[in-house]
Amino acid sequence: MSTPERLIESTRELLWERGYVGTSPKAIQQHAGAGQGSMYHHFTGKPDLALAAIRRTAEEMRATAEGVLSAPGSACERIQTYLRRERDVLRGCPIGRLTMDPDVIASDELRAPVDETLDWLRERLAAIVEEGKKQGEFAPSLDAEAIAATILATVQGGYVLARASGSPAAFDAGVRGLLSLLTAGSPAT
Amino acid sequence: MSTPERLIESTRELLWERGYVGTSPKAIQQHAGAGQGSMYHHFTGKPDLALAAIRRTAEEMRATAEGVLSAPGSACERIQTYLRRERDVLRGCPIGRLTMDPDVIASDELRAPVDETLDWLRERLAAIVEEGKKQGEFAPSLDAEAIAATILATVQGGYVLARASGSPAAFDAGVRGLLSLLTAGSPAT
DNA sequence: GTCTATATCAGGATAGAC
DNA sequence: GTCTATCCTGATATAGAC
Repeated sequence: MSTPERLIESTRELLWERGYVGTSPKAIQQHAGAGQGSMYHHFTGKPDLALAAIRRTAEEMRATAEGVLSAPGSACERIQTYLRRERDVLRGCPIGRLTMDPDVIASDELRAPVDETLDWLRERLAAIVEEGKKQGEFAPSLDAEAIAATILATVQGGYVLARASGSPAAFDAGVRGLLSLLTAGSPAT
Repeated sequence: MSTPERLIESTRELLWERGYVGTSPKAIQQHAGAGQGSMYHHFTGKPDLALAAIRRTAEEMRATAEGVLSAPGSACERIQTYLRRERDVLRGCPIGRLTMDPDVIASDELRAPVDETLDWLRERLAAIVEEGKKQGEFAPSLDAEAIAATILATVQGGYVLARASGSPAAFDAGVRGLLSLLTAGSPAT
């Protein structure tokens, strides 16, 4: 792997684990096996490198989600697959965790990929819920946009509960509860 | 206010805004208007002070929640009040945000108050859902523990979505979606 | 109890040699 | 492109005077 490549991948790892504030250029260099000068040759500084890393993580997350959400199956099934897909629960969401980083939120440039990714996911989920309503899987009275926000929030909040308790159980419980609510109201299962 | 008191309150503010990793002793001292020596006289160091601050925030959050959840009204009404209570959405949850702090998660002592608070909230909500089931407000098939996790996760995740977009709208949408699901399945409204 | 001095290491970056 | 030297500030304390 090229040096810039290793720097980006290392930054992605460290941002996931320690956040933006908790990630130093020195730590990135050591993790990437690159020298000081090397890093500043390829990137203008920490924000520049972080931006590249965040963008790539955002793209990857989008691709993964799209893979699950565009699979064959009913709307309800796809949402279930999305919610139950394998996750590294205790590590948290590499995109969602950035919203707790003051420096990321303070920078429009760094926040943009985070915002866009979560926003895209919300719209994608809303479209699927809408589709489910048309197919009679969900009650017509449901507000697809609101349900999409609930689904995404349950996932993001599930990470919080899991990390607090040091166990993925709370994440799973939250998902289970949501799915029971989603399928209980179904006119037809 | 006494100096230790000002130090604790300042630490609470800064932890909420910048997290543990992003909060330095110097910043705390300046915010509190206290000198270096003063801080180290009253506390052994940053972790000690942070522990005091986190414990107090946890207690406060618990008291606030208990105030809402033990108010008169049906189970469903109390959950609604809890979800819709006024919040500083864009600031996020002062307890939940700590779960994204690597140093907090790495320390059993610092994580304990966070874990206990969220756990207590989950049990408290579960008891109310259970109560609602007995009163016929919720379907008997619901798993109270799971629903409680879903409720709490929706709130915690709502903060994430709101901060990402820079607007409380997503938080409100998530809550709205959850409430529509919770009340849709009710045998009796 | 509070202040000032001092210490050490890390954060974040620039400059110039190779 | 990469390395080393150097810079300045901040993070996190300890020591001892007042």
